[in-house]
Amino acid sequence: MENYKQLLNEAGIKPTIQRIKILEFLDNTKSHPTADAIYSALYEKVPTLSKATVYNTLDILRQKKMISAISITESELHYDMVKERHQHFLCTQCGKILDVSFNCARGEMDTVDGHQVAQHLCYFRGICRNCLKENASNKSNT
Amino acid sequence: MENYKQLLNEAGIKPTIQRIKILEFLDNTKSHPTADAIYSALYEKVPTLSKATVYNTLDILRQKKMISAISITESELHYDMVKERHQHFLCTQCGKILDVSFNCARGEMDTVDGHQVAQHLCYFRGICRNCLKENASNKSNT
DNA sequence: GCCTGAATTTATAATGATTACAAACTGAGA
DNA sequence: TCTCAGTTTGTAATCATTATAAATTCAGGC
Repeated sequence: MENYKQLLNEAGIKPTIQRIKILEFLDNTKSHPTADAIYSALYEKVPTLSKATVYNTLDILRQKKMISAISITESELHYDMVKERHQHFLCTQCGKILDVSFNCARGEMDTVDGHQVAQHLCYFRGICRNCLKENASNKSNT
Repeated sequence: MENYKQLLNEAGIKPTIQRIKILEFLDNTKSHPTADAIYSALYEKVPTLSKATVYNTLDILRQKKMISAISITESELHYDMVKERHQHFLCTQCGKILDVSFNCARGEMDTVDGHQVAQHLCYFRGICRNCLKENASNKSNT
């Protein structure tokens, strides 16, 4: 927890317990949770937590580029701790969002068609390898 | 209009006047309108149009892969006629969504990390060339 | 230790995009 | 003309997110 306190301090964000817990949670989960999922998960540990605080904190962390938002599902935002560069894959069967190691060949570009690029996102959709495996074994069983 | 009627027929969609108009509108606009923008634009021409019909039609057209949805703004979906392969750029200054000619080097891939890819989207954000130009000329004026 | 004020959190209300639903409408074929 | 399935419409409901204002916290000065 000290780690996250320090991280927040370094970013110039006052390290309240709510913010520390949210950052910690995001760092320790791979599921790319929504604001609501974060709220539900932390509510036990911080029973006074309010959803507004979750949204506020997520906004602040985003501004400081400590986390990023993923709009791959088209219905709500999912959040991800910013670490190594990677992209996201939405399995249209199980609904999971997975990290994929993929670097666009021109990912480091700073302009496209004369427009100045500040951010470049890649989203993939399809069937994840777990579902592929399950589908295959289910098929062979019938 | 005959064109669009035919297009819908070929896709197995009953070509009602509402569907024809929505498809026609999407084909003739470059602004990547939202459902609401489509509704507002067509309401004059088809005064009985309902927003529910717009959403229904957009869903059907998407299922048939005639149009695609863009979630780049994170707050609402924008729609685009499916034509040549291209990607989208959101100008964070003027808010416009622009087409960019960009092909990911591995854009034609069919798997990433073992996951079966059905769809691959790239989104860019930054300052568009028009805003860059305006910014430059404003700066030189002061 | 107490006071003060700014930042933060909280609960709640409001917003706005989208979806659900059921009634009204349409149009092809009997 | 009748019927029925598909379509459209208006409205209500849902749900993620944002706005707001009151309550809380807490650092710094007395």
